[in-house]
Amino acid sequence: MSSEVRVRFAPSPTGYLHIGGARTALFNWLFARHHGGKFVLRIEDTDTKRNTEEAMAAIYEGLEWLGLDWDEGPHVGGHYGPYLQSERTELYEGHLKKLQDAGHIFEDQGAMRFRSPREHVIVDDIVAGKIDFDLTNPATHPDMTIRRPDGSWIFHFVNVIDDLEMKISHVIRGEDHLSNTPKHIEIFRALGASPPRYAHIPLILNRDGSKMSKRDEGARLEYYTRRGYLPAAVRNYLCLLGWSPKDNREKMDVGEIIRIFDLKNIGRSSATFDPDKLHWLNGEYARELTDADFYNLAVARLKSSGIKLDDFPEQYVRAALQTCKGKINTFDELPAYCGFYFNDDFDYNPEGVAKYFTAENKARLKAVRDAFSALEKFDAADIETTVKSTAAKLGVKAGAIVHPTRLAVTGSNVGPSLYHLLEVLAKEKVLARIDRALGIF
RNA sequence: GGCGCGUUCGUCUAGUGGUUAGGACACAGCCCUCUCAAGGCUGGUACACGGGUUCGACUCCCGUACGCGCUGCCA
Repeated sequence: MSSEVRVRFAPSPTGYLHIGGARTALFNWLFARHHGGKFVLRIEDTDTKRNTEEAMAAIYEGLEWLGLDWDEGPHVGGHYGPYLQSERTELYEGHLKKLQDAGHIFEDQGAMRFRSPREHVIVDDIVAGKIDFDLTNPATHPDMTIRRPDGSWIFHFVNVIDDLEMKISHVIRGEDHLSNTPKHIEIFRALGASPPRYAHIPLILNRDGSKMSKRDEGARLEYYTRRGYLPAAVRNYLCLLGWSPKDNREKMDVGEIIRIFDLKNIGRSSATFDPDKLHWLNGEYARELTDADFYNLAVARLKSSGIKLDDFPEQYVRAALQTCKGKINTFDELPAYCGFYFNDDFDYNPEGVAKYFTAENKARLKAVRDAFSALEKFDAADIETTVKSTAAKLGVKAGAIVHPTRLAVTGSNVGPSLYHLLEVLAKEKVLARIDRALGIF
């Protein structure tokens, strides 16, 4: 085991990257980076009909988005390529020949099958521990098919051949493969090779305890990219699913995770994906964004939601977005949160109307409107002073002015700091919006 | 059915024979406060069940239940 650490992520191109697959890739990547080894990407596209450029692109984009760079694989090459199984047929044929010559293969209705040695195989798994599999009974462990009559290859065989040829030192994969592992080991041995070390990581489940499948909305990584999640947050969250630093830390820098990552700290039981916790963690990261990063991400998000930011001066947009920083957890919340900056013709929240557009508030709204109109400088500090003095004059708390004003100017009960938001909107627009509101109650 | 794996708050987890079973998310309340967040404080909820072993079990052993995986010419 003194040789180089080489791990791989070997997805099949199904059109998207599964969140569980992403975590498997992440653990492999962390392990490689921790040990200064190599992270190999191999595409298992033996099912050529289903395999498309777009499907592979989803894998590449997903890994890149998460920041999981591969040292060997598609686009980057490497000494053990090609890295698409569809291009490795000769290799497979060569090994099949070796097995045939050694008498391990028999034909069954055109298919090639591997004859099990019928022994106990002990899998010494880094995560799962030592497990003794009894393969002596053909009734329960039939000889596996490795090649179909049409010449296409079965996963178990090509997976093993590739791991062997690519000199993979550690196979880190989902626990759904644990029961397949003894069969894989049989092939390694039949080829006179020693198998890699194995580490089977627990599966990710849904809220209801079922296995996360493609049908589930949050099962695809793409779901989170679309919803305005931050890759660092998703990556951090995925680390916490099944792995723990053991010291109560949750939000952790990726460099720190690489430093302390250890397969031995991976748990044995499956984990349920918790969207709430991811949402929280994303907020933690969002609040730490630099102003520039926040601005760029926010602009992209608003534009994709159809808001025509180009119609507004950049300084206005910048100031508007600055009032939203730290207030949202994911960027898909932003259009609803700050849309009022870019649309004069918004609706008023019905509950807010019932609560705040009352007769007595109308007088207050008028009063503060007049006070605003007399203001020469319309900045947050002056606005705050004005609101408070108006409230004092009327003998009410500031809230009695603030709430109706916010609703009148933004249409919502929640939003950025009122004083700052009014400053950004500027006096003219604020007065016009208050007038508009005054007209409806 | 067979084989394998698992089971600590609703969720993610810490815990390796003696702890008031800790943290985080979520939830509730309070504080702060121009709303909402953020932040601070407080609160409730967990060792699947039954037997052992032991002076003593969440921790070790056996069984049961439940869940998941594999059992394909899917990966």
